[in-house]
Amino acid sequence: MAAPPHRLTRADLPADTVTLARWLLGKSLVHAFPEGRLLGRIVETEAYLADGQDPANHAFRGPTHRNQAMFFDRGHAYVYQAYGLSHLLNVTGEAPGIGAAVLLRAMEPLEGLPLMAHHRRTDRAFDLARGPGRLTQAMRIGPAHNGLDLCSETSPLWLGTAMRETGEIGTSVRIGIAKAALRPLRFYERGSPWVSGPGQLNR
DNA sequence: AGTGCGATTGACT
DNA sequence: GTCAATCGCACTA
Repeated sequence: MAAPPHRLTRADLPADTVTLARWLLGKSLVHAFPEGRLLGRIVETEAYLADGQDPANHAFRGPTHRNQAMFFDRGHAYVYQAYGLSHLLNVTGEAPGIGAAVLLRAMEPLEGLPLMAHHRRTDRAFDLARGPGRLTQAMRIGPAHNGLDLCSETSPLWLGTAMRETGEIGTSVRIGIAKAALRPLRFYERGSPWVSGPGQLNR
């Protein structure tokens, strides 16, 4: 049933950030180690756009030291630290020099659950990767991955094909932001018990 | 050099 | 449901 995922190439990725954010739902995120691998199914994303109307985008005011990876070609990792504690993983979504990305907010854990539970210090499956900071903690993703090309053939961290069909996609406002708060740029698999966010936003 | 503020989480009532 | 921790960054001066 569950077809093993294979690596997505840059050519596979839609060249538009909103399209990418929706398209990534159901796809696999894989982190390979000598001892084995961690794998999950992406169920929730948010888009941060370079259309000049999105002040919530870290790249809104142009390149800085922190956001330089956002300006890489699509399919690169942008990792940054939020609130002094959580590391958040984004996938860049535009051509070089543009500055837009998709935040990965939640994942359905599929392989390596005992190791994820160890990283997260909890055995509760629903708490492993529900939330952007929890997702990176479970997957052992950190600042060292900032700027990594997720589409390179040798990257230990990579995006993979879907292991099963993706359900209906829901749309809502993004979570936890004050600027451009009304833009409908959050996407999730409807009915998935693995998504974060208040229930009201998950219908 | 100082300051205000988060793309969050976990603990607690 | 509420709320504080925590610190790097961007902005002001």
